Amino acid sequence: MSHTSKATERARCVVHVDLDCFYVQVERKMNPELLKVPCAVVQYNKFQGGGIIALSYEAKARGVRRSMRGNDARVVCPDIRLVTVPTANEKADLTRYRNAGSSVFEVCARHSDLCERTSIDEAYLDITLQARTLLSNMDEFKRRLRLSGVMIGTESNLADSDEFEKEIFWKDSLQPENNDTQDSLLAAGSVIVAEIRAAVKDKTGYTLSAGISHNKMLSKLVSGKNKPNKQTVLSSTKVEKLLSRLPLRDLNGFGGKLGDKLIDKCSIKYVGDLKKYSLMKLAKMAIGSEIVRINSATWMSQACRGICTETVKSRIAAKSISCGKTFRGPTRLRSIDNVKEYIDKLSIELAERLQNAKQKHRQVAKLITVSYHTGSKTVKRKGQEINLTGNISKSRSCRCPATPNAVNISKAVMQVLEKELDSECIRAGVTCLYIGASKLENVRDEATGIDTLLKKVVSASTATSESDSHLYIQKPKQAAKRRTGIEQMFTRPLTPYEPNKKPNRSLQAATRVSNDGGDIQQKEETKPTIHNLFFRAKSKSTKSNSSIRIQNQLTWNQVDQTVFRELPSELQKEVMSSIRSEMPQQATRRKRFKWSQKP
DNA sequence: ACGGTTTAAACC
DNA sequence: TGGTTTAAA
Ligand SMILES: Nc1ccn([C@H]2C[C@H](O)[C@@H](COP(=O)(O)OP(=O)(O)OP(=O)(O)O)O2)c(=O)n1
Ligand SMILES: [Mg+2]
Repeated sequence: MSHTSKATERARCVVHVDLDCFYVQVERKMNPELLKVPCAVVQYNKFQGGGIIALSYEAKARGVRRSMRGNDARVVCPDIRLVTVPTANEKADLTRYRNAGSSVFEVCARHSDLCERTSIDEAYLDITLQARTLLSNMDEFKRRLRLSGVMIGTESNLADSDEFEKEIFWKDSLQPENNDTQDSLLAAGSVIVAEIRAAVKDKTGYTLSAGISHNKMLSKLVSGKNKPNKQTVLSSTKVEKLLSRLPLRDLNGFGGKLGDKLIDKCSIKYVGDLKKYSLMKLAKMAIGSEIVRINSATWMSQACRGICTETVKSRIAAKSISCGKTFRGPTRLRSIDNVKEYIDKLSIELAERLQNAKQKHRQVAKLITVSYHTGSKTVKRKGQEINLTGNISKSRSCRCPATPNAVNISKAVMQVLEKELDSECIRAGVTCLYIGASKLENVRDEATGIDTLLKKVVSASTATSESDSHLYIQKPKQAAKRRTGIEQMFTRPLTPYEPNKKPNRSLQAATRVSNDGGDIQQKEETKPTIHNLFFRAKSKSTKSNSSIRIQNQLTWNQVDQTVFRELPSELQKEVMSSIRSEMPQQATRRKRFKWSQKP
């Protein structure tokens, strides 16, 4: 890497992964009869065959679409198989799909430095360091390139795409031999992504598609271009041309009212057209002339040039948990008792999912929110009448009970609801009910938490003190020897890369001024690492007298393997990164961490 | 009466 | 802040 430009050195490899017809795949795994035949997942099949929320590619080819009624799908595709979403507490229950998604992203997280789940079936990965590392060893790169089946500098894996995509996304854009190009990073990334996809298929049975580029926006833009079960790379050299003919609505964030307004008020057709507006103009449009939301002119200004600086975070667990149900027409709820009946049901589901969040992610909710729609017609205030026909939505929140079981949640919710609901609800009826838990905080919990699980670790390091005296915080050594397997995963290549490092205070202030809200301010929530949790607890009993010395440093042999294996991969990484001195021995943990290679 | 259930974030 | 709206899967 001696002739590289600054831009090339800084380039990231960011991946967007998206499961193919996801709910359908989940159902097919449970019932292989459904493989290779047109099928769809519906919820509530009582009315017109239910509403389709996911469909197989066979069904899509026959003209079936999402949001169609099951009965309508049968008109265009008489042999379609319809599977109904499970029901619990008199509502659709998506648990099986959530869990299936989690299993996939657990695998992704194990195989990438950063994995940020953004929906039930999508995530971003940052594999910059892994790609750099692979690129630093050409023999290794070539070997894995062959195994992965990724084609470089040809169009053969674009058999299904049209001319436009061929030209834009591939052609001769990847030339790994030329190190002074961002394309080589993407070439290496493509190999790694192929390996990750193979690992996901191997461990879960699911196929996914992926987009590989230098930022979130671009990888997301192309992840679906060759679905299903294909990955697509977008070279920086193709971005300008691509955006110049990309319909504005097709870019993430412009698919709604914002896009519509830009299109008909500013006669903008393509993303690239936005470039003709100065940042100042965009700001004025955003604020002054009714172009609502996304105040961030900066964001638009950068997006239309293919720039997106938002980093990939490390998070698989959801930040909030909610559930709800709609009650149409005659079924709308018309009494407090009727509302309570369903709040009770929703509370059962919410309580279960909160329990799960606590066990799996150490998350505890601080806030409960209840919201509802009402068909209220007359709202008069100061002589003005508002909203004659439309549904009004309201929401109220309250503190989450310390023991968030179904009974307590329901109690808390009804308490805030009773205050205001009754007159309105009887008059017009409640057409939707939702409850949710948010402000999920990470906590340590004796009964279910990590402390108990890591018992062996605690006892082992409590027993030692003298024998561990050689353990200090150290800068990771520049590896003189070649690292393999798990070691390689944690090796930091030469060019520093810390995308989520938070700037110090003064720098932060400066950034805020110039940044203008376009990219996300992450107030990192002082996330307690396993390391911190453990040693914070220790330091209360054992007063530390040295600030640089790490007491009771973990070593691999002190970690209970059976416990470790059950930890979410995020936590596995925390444990691993707190282990400096001793790396695991060959056989066992190699299995969990190594690059998945086709057998 | 008929696209429902969910998550995340910006906005005020 | 809490409450509302937008955008997305
Ligand atoms: N309006 C929507 C969109 C999606 N989903 C659910 C069902 C999908 O299976 C899953 C993932 O959404 P995608 O948009 O990724 O669609 P699919 O995964 O089904 O198909 P694709 O192969 O296009 O990704 O989320 C939903 O319930 N309601
Ligand atoms: Mg999908």
